[in-house]
Amino acid sequence: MDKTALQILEQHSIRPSVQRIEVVSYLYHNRIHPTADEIFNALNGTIPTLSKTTIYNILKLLEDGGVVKHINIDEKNVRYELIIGEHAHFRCDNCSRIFDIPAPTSKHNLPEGFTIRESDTYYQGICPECSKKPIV
Amino acid sequence: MDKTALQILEQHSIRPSVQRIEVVSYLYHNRIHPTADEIFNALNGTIPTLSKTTIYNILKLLEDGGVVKHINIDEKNVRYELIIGEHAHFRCDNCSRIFDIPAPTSKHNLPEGFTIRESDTYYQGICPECSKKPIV
DNA sequence: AATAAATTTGTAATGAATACAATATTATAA
DNA sequence: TTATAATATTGTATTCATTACAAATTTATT
Ligand SMILES: [Mn+2]
Ligand SMILES: [Mn+2]
Ligand SMILES: [Zn+2]
Ligand SMILES: [Zn+2]
Repeated sequence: MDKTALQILEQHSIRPSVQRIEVVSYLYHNRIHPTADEIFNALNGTIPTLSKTTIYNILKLLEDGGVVKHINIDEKNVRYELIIGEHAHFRCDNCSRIFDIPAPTSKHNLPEGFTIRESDTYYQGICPECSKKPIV
Repeated sequence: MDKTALQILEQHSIRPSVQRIEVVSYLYHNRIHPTADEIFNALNGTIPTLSKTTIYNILKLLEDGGVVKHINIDEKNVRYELIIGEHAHFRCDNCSRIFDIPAPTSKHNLPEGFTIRESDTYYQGICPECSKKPIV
């Protein structure tokens, strides 16, 4: 049982359960911005009775509770991560992995009247590993 | 028939057709970042035989040809726009409209080895109109 | 222990996007 | 022009991520 995951849930007043702890623990230890399906497949081994609906339920609960954030960089699936300090995302055109990148230092040129709640920066290009390999 | 739309297609060496001209024309005159479905519904009146598959086919063709760009700010549907000068996007939490916003002046803090092909900035918050109205 | 509340689970439904084959249109050759 | 090939559109079926919903299970309260 993951003490850190339990603490994260308690800090956000979300009642812990085996499934919730496992989801948070997975996100804490796997900073790969997984899809709901990837989380399900990763946890289905340790929780054989797990349902995919539970994953969706928990992700919604965690998002409403301010524990996770979803990422729309991929048009196929929604991806998730634990909310940590501000940062941007880089998706590699070649290997499709999503990297955490330091946030740009930006001066936003917002017209009069717009109020920002959230600002997301998405990069696409080639990651360091794929730059070295010749693209097949 | 829209002369401008025809020119845009010709400039990108895409053979014109009634359907292609109408799609480009719609995007040119309606800067609302529509979904494939919205485009279909808008054009189905003037082209009664239109198929939704055609809209998807054309949007893919236009994107490959460098005429349009898709936007992932909305997790439900992919949205489209004509490629114009660089700018950011603002999605209103209240009315869900997507606004063009001047691009931020950013200094990107990319680690060694990453090569950017594209960079997108998405804002979320409240638009000027919705700021005035009381939220029901 | 009994009851109520919360959580998980399985199944069915939704809906955007894609696959694919048939039809229609346009271009090229004869 | 007519025949033939290439291209484009259309309709239908399929895929698959996500949601809806009700039954079953687990946990909390009396
Ligand atoms: Mn991240
Ligand atoms: Mn735009
Ligand atoms: Zn890569
Ligand atoms: Zn608004």
